Amino acid sequence: MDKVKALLIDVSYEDDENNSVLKIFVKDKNEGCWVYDNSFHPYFYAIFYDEKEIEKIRGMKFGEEKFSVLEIKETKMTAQGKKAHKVVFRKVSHLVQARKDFHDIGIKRFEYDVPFSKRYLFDNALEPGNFVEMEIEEVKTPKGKLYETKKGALRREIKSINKIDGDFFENAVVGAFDLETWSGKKFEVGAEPILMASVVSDNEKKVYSYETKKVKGMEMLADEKELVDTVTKKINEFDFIVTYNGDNFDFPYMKKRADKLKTKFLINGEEIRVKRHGLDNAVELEGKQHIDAYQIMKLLQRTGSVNTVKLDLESVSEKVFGVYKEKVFPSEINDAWKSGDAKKLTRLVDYNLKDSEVTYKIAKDFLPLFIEISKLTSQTLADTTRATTSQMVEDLLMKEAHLRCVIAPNKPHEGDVKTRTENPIKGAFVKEPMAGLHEQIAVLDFASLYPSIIISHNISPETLNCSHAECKKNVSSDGTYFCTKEKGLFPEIIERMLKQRLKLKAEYKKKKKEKGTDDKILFAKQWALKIILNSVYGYLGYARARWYSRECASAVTAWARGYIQETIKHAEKEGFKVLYGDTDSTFLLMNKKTKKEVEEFAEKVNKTLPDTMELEIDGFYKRGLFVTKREGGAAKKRYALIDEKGNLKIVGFEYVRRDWCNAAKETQKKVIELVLSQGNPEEAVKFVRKTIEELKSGAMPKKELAIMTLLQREPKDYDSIGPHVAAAEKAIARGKQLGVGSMLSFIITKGNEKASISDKAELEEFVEEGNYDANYYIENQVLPAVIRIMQELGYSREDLLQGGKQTGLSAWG
DNA sequence: ATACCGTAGGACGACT
DNA sequence: AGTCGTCCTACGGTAT
Repeated sequence: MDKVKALLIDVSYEDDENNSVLKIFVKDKNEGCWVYDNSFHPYFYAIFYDEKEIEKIRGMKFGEEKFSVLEIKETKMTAQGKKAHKVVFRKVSHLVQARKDFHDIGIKRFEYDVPFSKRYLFDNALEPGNFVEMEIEEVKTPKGKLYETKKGALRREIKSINKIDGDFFENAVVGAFDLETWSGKKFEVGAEPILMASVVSDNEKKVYSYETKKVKGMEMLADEKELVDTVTKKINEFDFIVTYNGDNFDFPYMKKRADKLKTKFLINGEEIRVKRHGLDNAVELEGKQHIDAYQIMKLLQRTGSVNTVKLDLESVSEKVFGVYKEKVFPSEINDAWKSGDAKKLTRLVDYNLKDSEVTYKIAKDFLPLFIEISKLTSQTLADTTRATTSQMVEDLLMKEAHLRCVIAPNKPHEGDVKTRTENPIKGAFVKEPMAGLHEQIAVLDFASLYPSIIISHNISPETLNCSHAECKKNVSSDGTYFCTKEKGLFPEIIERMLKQRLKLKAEYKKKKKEKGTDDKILFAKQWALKIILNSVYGYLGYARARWYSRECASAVTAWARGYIQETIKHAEKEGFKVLYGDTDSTFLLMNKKTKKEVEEFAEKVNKTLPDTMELEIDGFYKRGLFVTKREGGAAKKRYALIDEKGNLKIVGFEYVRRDWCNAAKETQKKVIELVLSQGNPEEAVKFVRKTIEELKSGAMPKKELAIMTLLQREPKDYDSIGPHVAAAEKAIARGKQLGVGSMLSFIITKGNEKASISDKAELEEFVEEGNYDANYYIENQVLPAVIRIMQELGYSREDLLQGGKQTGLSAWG
């Protein structure tokens, strides 16, 4: 028997005649292989009345195959406080049939929908991305079915398995590929040939093509078939195959072309699997991890880690890596390849290569983060990169619950999901600000407010309204109370993660300070914890969550509202004026008070708070601006601050919104800057006038006028046809492919006086330079963006306009 | 996840 | 019949 240590990469199973056999793909230094675990079988949990019922089930035959359960075992696991039995099956398909039958007989079942391979990872607390230590035996399979290994026709079987902690990312080979294809009239996956492909990995960078002219950096192949075969061979050398939108494009495309060209597109000897994943696809590979970097970017955008308007590789390259990347459009690709023009082809080769390079770089930079999430949740990297944050929390909870012998609650029925969704939970408190310009502002906020409340008040579904009389003191303003004697699942996990994160952050900082090194792994570890910690509260209120708890989620926000309101009261008692507050932050007007006094105030508050909660000082600002709403009262969630160094912080205003044109946004920013840093409204007025003049002259470039809006549904599904929908409809009529999720960039063009804004909206690409409605951009973009700011300083609309007496506005443009 | 802001469209009645 | 202002709804996007 061999002892083996190797990197855990994938987990799957295969069916033989009698059994579903679990297998994992591991890799030691050079070689990867499948190893099988015969001891692990599919199962779910059930609660039985008595032994008689169990005997009855043991004797029962299920399904068309007339199979019986493999065994029913007692466990230490509990569900709803009751001891559960494990009901074990030979095959996954048996489990699927039997879980229906169990339900029909009225037996309570649990965790019956946990996929077999996921089950294996949870039960053994294995962590993909970490090493595993195994005892392995090489055997000939009884049926004579042989499994090729390096040593011969033997199958490797696991006798024991454990994870080993460490950072082993270096042991995996990462490589990216990208295809350029011929664009036909109508797009259909695989309909047209692949013209070019690039492959970028740790070891090499290649661009392949055929038939066209050979240019520098291009490797010439005989034909498309050889291209497909070459790429197939190359990417089979990788452990992590990275694409950009390979779930929906590159992989399905390769498969289709391989079929057409009568060749094979196999990864590890197996066909790729295209699985439905919500609304789009996920491509799964055997024994390798397909990392779709586009999914990574989507997740980073959701968690607010990156903020780009579009998620195409050009925007990502520029916004995330600070490197300009040229876009080559489909028609140019066709042209370059067909013409064989050396200049055009060189540009295409470069484009194709950069696509793979950026894709590869996304993986290199962000995979450490996902590997850490993978370890925390015991999921494969491929699944982690496609998971929502709620799924991550749920996976973490299932893993941790299992270690505590707790069975997960079942997923809610659709009916419950509906009632949950229809009854939203009261959220945070936002204090109405004082409009106007303010000096010397201190901003305080609670560190990790929701997680710290969950820990402090021991908020968890099992600790809710416990039977102890003394716990009734730990009561929320909702009237719900939580046990103070036994720590709940949620607080326990969160507390551990919060402490761990602080430790990691300190370690990271120390290393940076002392050695000057930027330890990416340490950073990724704390980042992974941050993402999950920030998602726990959302999970409690997520309608599809197994551990959904309206009471818990509601208690968290109730306490949060209480704490911020108490802080505001406290500050006022100490002689501060409270300018504003939102959820966990409080803005104080210092008014002659010193920074030290603010610090002392924070200290005082902290003495009144539970140990795990902390009010921190976010910063001091020289000036701040809040504005009046159109309908009166001061606007919440919109303000601008400037610190002592002159750094501007603009929140909520048009400047930070994508659905306003650049001309308006930049003018607004300039106005804010002039007002806040120099207290110079006259200069601001001049600047506004300058922009207006430029608009009137007709010389404003169209890229300054484009308005970005996401098409959130199919055009026909809109009740109200706004400008972006109108622009989309016109573009579709011209043959442009648009649908849900398309980012639209449109311009309000010149038109007759009666036309509505929608009538004049056209996608940017169909608009000539200079064709814009100056009146619209002045009246509906620039002026609204600056007017409410200037109003706070006593300026009117007329003051902003040259001369102040404008007659026929429609004369413009 | 909830809280919040602001635009454009569209219905409606008053007025010309 | 056309125009104008008011009120409401639909919609997108942001803060935390």
